[in-house]
Order: sequence, then structure tokens, then C-alpha cells
Amino acid sequence: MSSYDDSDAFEAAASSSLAARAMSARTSSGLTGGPQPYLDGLNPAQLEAVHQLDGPVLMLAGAGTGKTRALTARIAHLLSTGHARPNEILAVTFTNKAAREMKNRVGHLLGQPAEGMPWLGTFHAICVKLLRRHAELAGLKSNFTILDTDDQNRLLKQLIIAAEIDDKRWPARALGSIIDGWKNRALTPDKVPTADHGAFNHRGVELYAQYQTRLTELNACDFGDLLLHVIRIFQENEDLLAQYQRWFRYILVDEYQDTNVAQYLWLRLLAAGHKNICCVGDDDQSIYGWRGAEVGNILRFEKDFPGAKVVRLEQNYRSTGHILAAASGVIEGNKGRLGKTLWTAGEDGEKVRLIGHWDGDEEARWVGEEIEDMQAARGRYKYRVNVRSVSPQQEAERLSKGGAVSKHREGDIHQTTLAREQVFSDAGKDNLPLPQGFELDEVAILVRASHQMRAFEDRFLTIGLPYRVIGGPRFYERMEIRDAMAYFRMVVSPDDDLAFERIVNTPKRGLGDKAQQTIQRMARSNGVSLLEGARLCVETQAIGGKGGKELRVLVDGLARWRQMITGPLRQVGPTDDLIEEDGAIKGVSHVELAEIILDESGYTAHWQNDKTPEAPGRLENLKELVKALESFENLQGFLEHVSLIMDNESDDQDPKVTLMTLHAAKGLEFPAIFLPGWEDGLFPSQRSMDESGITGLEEERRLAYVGITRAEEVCTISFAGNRRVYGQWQSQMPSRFIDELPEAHVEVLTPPGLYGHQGGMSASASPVEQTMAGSNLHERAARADVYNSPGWRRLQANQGQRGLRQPSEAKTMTIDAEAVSAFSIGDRVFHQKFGYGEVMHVEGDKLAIEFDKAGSKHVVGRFLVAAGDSGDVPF
DNA sequence: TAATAGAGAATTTTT
DNA sequence: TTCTCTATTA
Repeated sequence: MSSYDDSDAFEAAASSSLAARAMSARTSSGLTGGPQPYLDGLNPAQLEAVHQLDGPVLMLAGAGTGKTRALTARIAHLLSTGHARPNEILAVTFTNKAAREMKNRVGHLLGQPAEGMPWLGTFHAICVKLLRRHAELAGLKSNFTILDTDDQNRLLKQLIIAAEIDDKRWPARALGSIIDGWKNRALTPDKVPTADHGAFNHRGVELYAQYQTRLTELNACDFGDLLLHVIRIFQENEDLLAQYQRWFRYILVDEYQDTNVAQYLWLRLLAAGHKNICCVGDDDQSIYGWRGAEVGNILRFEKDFPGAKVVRLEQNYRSTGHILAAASGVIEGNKGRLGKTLWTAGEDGEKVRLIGHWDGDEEARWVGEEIEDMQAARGRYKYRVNVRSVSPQQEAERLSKGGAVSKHREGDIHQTTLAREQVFSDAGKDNLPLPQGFELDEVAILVRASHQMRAFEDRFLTIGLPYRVIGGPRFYERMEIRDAMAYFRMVVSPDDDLAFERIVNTPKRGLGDKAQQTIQRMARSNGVSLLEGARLCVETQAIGGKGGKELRVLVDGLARWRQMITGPLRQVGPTDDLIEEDGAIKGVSHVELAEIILDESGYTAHWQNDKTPEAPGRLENLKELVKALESFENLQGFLEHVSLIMDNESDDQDPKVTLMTLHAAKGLEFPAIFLPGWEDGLFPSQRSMDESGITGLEEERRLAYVGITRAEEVCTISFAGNRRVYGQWQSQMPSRFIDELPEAHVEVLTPPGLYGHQGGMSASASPVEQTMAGSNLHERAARADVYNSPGWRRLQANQGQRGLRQPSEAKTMTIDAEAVSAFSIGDRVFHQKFGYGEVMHVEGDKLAIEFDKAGSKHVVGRFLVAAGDSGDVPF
């Protein structure tokens, strides 16, 4: 009937070698005994999670407890015991990286590449695969395009303008995130609850419906649709769903705490039959609530799947005792946790270090120096002391991966273990300080918001400390790459109107608003694509002059490039050198074609002529793009791949300090971690608390937990008393999370400059500090130095006012959107730019102010100060 | 139509 | 402060 039977047969064949191997493992070893090397080194909890194959399982895996190991071992176990063939396992992750890693590790465990696991991938990748097969059931063609946020916003903007809404006040981006929110909750336009109908000036639902219609017309869908279409297809086609329920005999889900409602429904549909679903996650690491993740999914698991087996992985192999205890102390402030007690068999290690600084630049300067000291110390020891508890398997794994650890250890594991013990006993005997050497690779700085990176980048550039930034604008999101890809898209699918709009006047062809409107009209009145409309405009001379000429060149060019893709054709154009003497077109590889497109369209020249400092980099990126094409069969394949794989793995091997956001750090680990900027308002982020109240604060706290638990050996938390926020100096208060750190596991460092900074890791407590017994941590850190100033004290005295400080208060206070604003109607306020005014209206953190001089404005509360409040400039 | 000067805004971002 | 977007000017 439909084609999917065949393709699955094909996949089964493709994966048969793995299956055969797995099956032969089974016959040779039997189900009970025999070698099962993939179980080596697993602890009892992990073994339990591996062996409990049937029925629902929730694997609660704390940070650093070896969840990926357990998960991959589980897959290996499923395969080698013959419970499932590779193509019968559905294993979903959130990132391509996680999927890749899982694939590699399963392959490693089974001693053969796991190519035969067609259903191991991200939610989105798996949905694309399903949707391409059954596109017609969702009203799409199987070659539908996937829009990214950029395309999405362009489209929405058009709809907003068409609906005669002021897109200034109601920006497309805002509508986009509203719609994404609905899609995350699996709400189609007809299902949006009445409570949400006020969204986007009461036009949100209407525009959402229009947007969906447009997408179907364009044969396109956005990321959210990938899930929703599949859900709808399953709901409307019972037999098809049943088919897949049988096929996917075992389901595994990674990072379950990050699933949104749509993903949850999707999983529930597929697992409804056999209920062989194993979800792995950690409610304490749920940090994507703002993007639709529902912690509730993991909290509710046992109710959703009655009889679910819950396995807790609590033995931590990553961090030292002090670090674990500090992290645990912080996360205890959250309510409604499933609860886990992390423990380690390793050493206590060094306490979490806490230090305050005068300002952000000072903080960056200090961190830079610390890192340099760490490198200097590194040279003094042949082997770095490893105070963590590392399982033998983990160690072997690392050595085989050629990872950071193996670089420091020559010889086999036994030798390194001996060497490590030697250093330890020496340290004990002679009272030597613990070695604190780290390679640059082993150090990471984790910030709350990306703008915090700047101070560090500036500083590191100044002192010549190599660093790398993780995150930020990704390769495939860069303007020049997206432009180039739009050209490729036009060549591959000439009907791609969004791509056409992007490139029609890039580079500048003298085709401005007016000309483009003419094209739009022409296309619409003839019911054809924009490209076809443009061709008509050229033919009918609807667009004349310079623009018309340029447009003709573009239209002809696109046609010519398209012919090169589809095969030899007798046509003579500017690419004469590609024409054989008999008139046939020489074979052009897709890589060459890409170059031709970029050159002949004038796009390369456009950047060559650009004299801005970015231009050379952009040309470089274009070169890289063309190079990336080499590993694909054709342009189509490449575009398909890129629409889902947006990450860019840099193959940069030089040791560098890593700089990234806390969000980006989830799942990673580093021997030494710096956590700067622990100041109320910055971390926890004011906005998060304003928008989501106690929920937001708890998510911030989980972020703190994630940050601390990234550290293996040394974790340094810092804050600054002053920070420049958007060019204005602001005094900052230490984060409430600092007060939540258990004192027994924290060492307050003496700030540099005063009390003799030794350049070492742990200067002893200052006299001032020692007299401060009983005072809380940030006071101790602060008073040890410059914070013991009149201005600082005034700030401390003031802090009760805004209810920002007391942790007990933080935990109990119920913050709702209205109450959280420090201002209420009628308050006199001061704004840096607009001067004095009166609060007229409060909506969450946004306030309408009638300014005395500047008139009425909408302002975010953060930019306001209560008039007469002198707390804004304490120094 | 293209360049440019001011206004206005300003987390986190797996796909 | 720094970026983006829009209204103005050439």
C-alpha cells in the first residue's frame, strides 16, 4: 500500500549485519552467562537500569553519575540478548551531538559501528524521517522545506503587515515565540485556550492560523511542526500508529526533563502499546523551561506509566566531595524535587572557592591570573592528582579516547594510578599543598548571559591567553552562509519564495521595495512562484531600467545553474568554458556548481568589495561552506542535512580556555570551573524572576546546580560589587545563591591586592575575615576587602528594601507578575534618559510611565529607580 | 534606491 | 555600551 514497508525492509537489511552480530553474540554466550563486556565497571544501580528491559523505567541520573554509560549499555544489552534488532530501538536525544555520541559508544561497546540504528537521533531528525514518508497525510509533499527562525520571522512579518498591524509595536519575533510556545504545548490554532486569545493584541490566534496556511502553501514547516504533524498523523491514522508501535519495540529517551508537551505526547503515542519506555533524566538539571520544557513530565512519570520502575543513579564519578556537597546544598532550596543524594567514593578535594571583586573588569583580570597560575603549577607535577573517583572503565575509556586525561599520563593505567598515589602520600607526609595545575583545556568559565563573556574576552586578548567561545552565532546562522544557502535553495527548488526574497536584492541589484512589490503582484495575479513572477516581469518589461536588466541576469542565471544540476543541456551562456566543443555541458560537480553560483551571482564579489573588517572572515566562511559540500553527494542532500544539523564542531585542537554560558555547559565537565557574576539580578536573572516568579527562581537555582556540578576538582564562584550594565554603572549585590552555599564546603578567598595576594590558590583567611565568624558567606567575602567601605555598608543596609536578599524570604515569597515589580501605579520614578515621571500602568515588569518631560513611555522596570531612592549610586 | 544618522532596546537557544 | 531597525537625505 504505502511505501514505508519497503523502506523498512531496506533498513532492516542495512542493519542486518549488526543484528546478526548481536544475535550471534546471543547464541554463543546465551542469555544468562557468557561475556558481556559492556557491563564491566557498572555499579549496582547502573546494572539495574540496564537489566530492567521491559516495561516503563525512569532512570533518575544525577549529574556525573554515568547516565550515558548506563543508557548505551542498555542498548547493547537489548541487542546482544536478542530483545531487539537495531532497527527496532527508538532512541531519542535532543542534540545531534548527544545522538552522535550515543551512536559511537554503542558501536564501541559492540565492537562495531552502530550504523544500523536508523532510529537513534534527535526528536526532530526522527520526525523528519517519519514526515518525509507520510507527508501527504499532513498535506505536504515529501520534499517539504524546513524553515529556521529567520525564515519564520520573515514570513510572520509579512503576515503582520498584511493584517495592518504595526509591526513596530508588535514585532514578528514576539509572535514567533508565542506561536512556538503554543506548538511546544502541541496546540494547533483551533486548540489554543481562550485564556491565550489575548496574545499579540488579540490577533495571535488568527495570525497563527494564517501562518500555518502559508506554511502549507509553501510546502514548508518549522521545527515545531515536525513534531505536531507527526503527532497528528499518528492520531488520525490508527493503523499506521499501530504499525510503528510494533516496530519500535523499545524506546529510550535521553534528557527527559527537557521534553515539552508535544514531545511527551509523541512519546506517549509510540509507547502506548508495549510501554517499553526508558526515560533518563534529572529534574534538578531542567533549565529549559523558558523554551517549553516541562519538568512536570519527569515528575509525573510514575503516574503516566503505572508500575514504572524508578532507578536512581546517585554515585557521582565526576566531582570531589566538597563540590558535590556545595551543589547539593544549593539545590535543596528547590521544592517539589524527586530527590537524589549524590555521593562520591573520591576525595573531598578542595572547598568551593568564593571571591568578591570590585567590578567586572577586576573579576576578569583575577580569573585570567588564576588561570595562568594554574598553568604554571601544572608544570611542577608530572601527573596531575586526580582526586575524583574514576571507575576503571571510565579511565580506560578516557585513555582510549585520547581525551584530556590520557594526555597527562604516559604508560599504562597501573603506572598512572601508582604515580597518583605517590603524589598523594607525599602531599600528606610533607604537608605539601595539593597540586593545582591545569591545562588550558581543563578550564572553563561559565556565565549566565553571553554578554558577560565580553569582559573575559577583552582581558584574555590583552594578556594573550588562548580561549574559545562555545555557542554564539552558529556557522549556519551567519548571514553570508544563509545567503549562499538561499541561492542553493533557489537552484534546487525554484519555487522557494522565501529564498527568492532573501537573494533577489543581495547583492544589491537595484531592486528595492517597489520592484519587489511588482514581482509579488505579478506572481500572485498569475498564481506562480516569485521566480516565475520575476521572469514575467522581465518579459513584459514590467520592471525596466537597470533593475530590470539585473533581474534578467539573475533569472537567467538561476535557470542556467538549475540546468547544470539536472544534467547536460545545449545552451550557451557565460559559462563557456564548461561547454564542450560539441555543445554538451561538461560534467560539473555540485561543489564546482556551488562555486559557480556564488561567483556568477556576484555574491562573492559583493564581499570582496566590502571593506568592513568582517568581510574577509565572511569570504573565509563561504570557502568553508563550499568545502563542507564535498562530503555530500549533491546539493539537495546537503541542504537537507543542514536544515537539521546546525552545529559546527570546530576541529581546533590547540589547548584553550573555554568560555560559554551555563546553558551550553550542561552535560560537559571540566577539572576547573569558574562561575563569575553571581550577583542578584544577573544570576539569578532578574528577568527570569520577573517573568516566572518562583518557578523562574527555581530554574535559576538549577542552573547554579548545573554550573557547580560541571567542576571535577576546583570550582570558583565570584561576584563583583559594581558592573557596567548597558553602559551604566550599577552596584550589584551578591547572589542569594551564595548565601545558600553550605559554609562547611566553601572557602572564602582573600581578594587580591589587599592582605597579600600570593598568586596561589588559597591564600589564608585575613584577620578581618576571621573575626567575622557567624556572618554569612558573601558578607565574609565582601568585608574582607574593598567592600568594607561606607558605600558598601549603605548598600547592605538598603538591601532589605527591595526584598532581594534574604534567602528565607526568597524561598517563601510568592512572586507573581504583578507583585514582583518594585513599582506600583502612582509611584514617582526616575529614568536615566527620560528623567522623572509617574507610573501609570504596570504589566509584569513592563511599566507605562508618564514622564514629566519626555511624555508617556513603556519602560522595563529594571531601568527605573524610585524617585528619591539614593540606593542607586552607593559609592 | 542606497547610504547614513538617530532612536530604542537589551537572557538563556539543543532543532 | 553596542546592536538593530527606521526615517531621513542625497
